[in-house]
Amino acid sequence: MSKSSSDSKDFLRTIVEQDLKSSKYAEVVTRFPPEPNGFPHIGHAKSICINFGIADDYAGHCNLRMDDTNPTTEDTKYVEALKDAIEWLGFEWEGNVRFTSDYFPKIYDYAVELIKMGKAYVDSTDEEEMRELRGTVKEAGRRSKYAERSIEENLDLFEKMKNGEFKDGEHVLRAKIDMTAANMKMRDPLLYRIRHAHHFRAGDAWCIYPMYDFAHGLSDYIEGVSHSICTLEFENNRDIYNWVLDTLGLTLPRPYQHEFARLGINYTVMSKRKLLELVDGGQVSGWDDPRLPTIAGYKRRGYTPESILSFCDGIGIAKANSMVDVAQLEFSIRDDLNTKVPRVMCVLDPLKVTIGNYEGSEELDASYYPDDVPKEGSRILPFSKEIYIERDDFMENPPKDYFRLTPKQAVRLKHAYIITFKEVIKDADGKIVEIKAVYHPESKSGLDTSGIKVKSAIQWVEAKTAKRVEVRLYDRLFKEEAPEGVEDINPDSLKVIKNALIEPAVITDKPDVRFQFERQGYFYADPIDYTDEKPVFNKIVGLKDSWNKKEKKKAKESTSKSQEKKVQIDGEVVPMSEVQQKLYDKYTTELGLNSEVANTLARDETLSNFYYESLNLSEPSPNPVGLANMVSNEVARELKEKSLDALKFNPIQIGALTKMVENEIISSKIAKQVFEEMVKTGENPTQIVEDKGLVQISDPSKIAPIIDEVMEKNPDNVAKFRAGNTKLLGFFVGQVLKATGGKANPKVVNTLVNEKLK
RNA sequence: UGGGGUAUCGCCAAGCGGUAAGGCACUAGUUUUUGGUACUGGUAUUCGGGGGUUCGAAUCCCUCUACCCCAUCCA
Repeated sequence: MSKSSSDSKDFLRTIVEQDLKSSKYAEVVTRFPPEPNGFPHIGHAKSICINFGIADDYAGHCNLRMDDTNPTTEDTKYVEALKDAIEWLGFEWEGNVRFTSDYFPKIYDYAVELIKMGKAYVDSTDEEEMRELRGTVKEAGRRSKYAERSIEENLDLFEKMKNGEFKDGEHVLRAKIDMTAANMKMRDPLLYRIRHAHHFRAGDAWCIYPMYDFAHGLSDYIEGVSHSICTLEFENNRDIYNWVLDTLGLTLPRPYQHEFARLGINYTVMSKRKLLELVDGGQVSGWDDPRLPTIAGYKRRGYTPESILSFCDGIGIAKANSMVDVAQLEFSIRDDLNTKVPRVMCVLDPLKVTIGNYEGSEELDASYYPDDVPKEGSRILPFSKEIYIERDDFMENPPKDYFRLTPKQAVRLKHAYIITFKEVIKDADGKIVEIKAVYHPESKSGLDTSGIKVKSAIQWVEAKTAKRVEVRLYDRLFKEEAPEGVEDINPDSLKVIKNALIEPAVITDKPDVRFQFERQGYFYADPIDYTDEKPVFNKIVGLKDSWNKKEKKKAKESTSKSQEKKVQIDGEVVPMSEVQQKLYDKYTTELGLNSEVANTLARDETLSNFYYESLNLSEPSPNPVGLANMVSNEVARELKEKSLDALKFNPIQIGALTKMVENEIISSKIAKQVFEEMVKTGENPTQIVEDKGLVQISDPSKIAPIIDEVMEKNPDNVAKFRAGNTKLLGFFVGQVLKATGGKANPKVVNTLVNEKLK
């Protein structure tokens, strides 16, 4: 499926692959879990592609689940829109559509279980007080007095909540976690709230509803989901996700949550709120307005599902917040349609041309597809002395790189004859109303013997047979790259042309619903407003237009962008405490450490203790500088993740490791390898070196032949190096090291390679 | 008492100590009865900044900076 030529995988697929390989899960199960409270947009499409795509790639399956835990915002019409979107994109969900509301009984039972474990309580403080007690990001919160309620009381209250004995907001069920947690989400999060509201599916069966954080993980678990993929803003929620499952003792195979960056596209908005604003405010015609980034909008505009899929495939998946250029989307649809749709001729802004020397009429046979599109099909093109061409395709005083019709320049009528200008006719205001021209009979398309060279072939329609059509030209909805709201709307995002002229075959033969109007762009017969009497076409996307681009560039040539470099400001460093300063001084003066290493060590008590022990207990004692480097780099890394007593190696072993490097028994590269082994097993470095035979090779006579071999295998790079590409030195050293399993002394290799390549 | 993320070309994005992938955009040329397509080239001495470790750093360590997310009884 994934046709991307590189073997690089996104980070999610990497995780899935590892989990499958380690048999963490027998099968990958994902889910697409929207809340049915709005129309899906292209951001959802990305999520759909990820969840269904991963399931497909690894022979698993993907569920569609409506996360319907909030009865006041959700509706079944959104459920239908969501289902439509997925089907349109060509994916199939496993089994029936799932609903979180189907799991309400189970989720309720889990809540009761938590209460029985003393891990949840009914809180009766009002909203305002609760907010106050929660604290702020910089201050710890305090627990409500109701947290002291007995299990029995909680059980009783919770049941009464369920039975509808309380009003909205009177009580909530909360998890008992930690009101002082640095992660705000963990300060006794709400599990259930009372809501006497009609649920679009569950009806009035419930008056308490579980919160997202409680319902989501459990629903995933109930469905046997393995990888719960969501967007970045839920990173903080991952702790609760895990807390719920862990606390309830729900073990593997249980789902784990992974987050990716949501999609942003420039010149549009993606948030439900802003989209709703546009629809409600009448800025657009509805959820399916072709200018909207909704799936319904793209569908109405004429985008193909394939193009959306290839777009999603092209943008990749990562964790960096990003804003994709619309040009990327436009490329996807052009690229898709180019090989698919028939080319026809349509004139948007007609200018009459009368061909003085042509009499009668004829029918030309014209292929729908250019030579480079391997498709068959043609239509009849009527021709006579009266035709229309695009107003843009004639210029009285053209710039010198203008290729179209001018008083001095002939032009070909696509699929027909070459014409030459005779006369221009203007009205009282000086506006051109007609061109008089002559044609060259021997220049007929395909049978041209005229020998006339023209620079371009333009589209045209025959006056009597052309059909009048409405064409809707869409441009970006916003004029700002990162629009805030309605104030940034592009006033010219929709241009309606009522009287465009199109060749008759398009209307009578209907060879397709999507067309390329030659030299203009891709268009789509509007699925709703189109009738045979009044055909309507939507512009999907324009063709790339290097002429137009050139003109525009000329127009704003002096718009010089001041490419200012970002100036980095160095912030203030926290000053050292007295003890740290003393340590620092000792390190730099007595032991001769450089300031950076001394700084790292002095500021970290655990690290400096480790260093101290290693320096004093190791026998024979290693060079303090080398040891400090080892500790402040390698050991520091391990200590970032683990606590001191979780480390498998001890200071004395590190001393021994350093000593080996000092004595040149092993290279520093090998030392890293040995260190890694020590991290895993806690074995002595000398033992590891002995077991694996890692003693370094420094004998030039042993290394030289390997270098020769490498040079022989890479003649290109040898040449490049000799031509001055000195950074290839690293390449050669790397290759030699690889050949020796890393054992060659890199210093020796370096000098040898340098000599040989000179 | 703050915490969690992120930073590689104009825009996406690979890369996980040994030659800075790829796509879009841009650009030059070839082909062309679409100023389209296709094809061939050109586009990062450098990876947010500064230090350090190393023979060798986008990758390891320290530090600074910028941006995003979190204090809904929303999801």
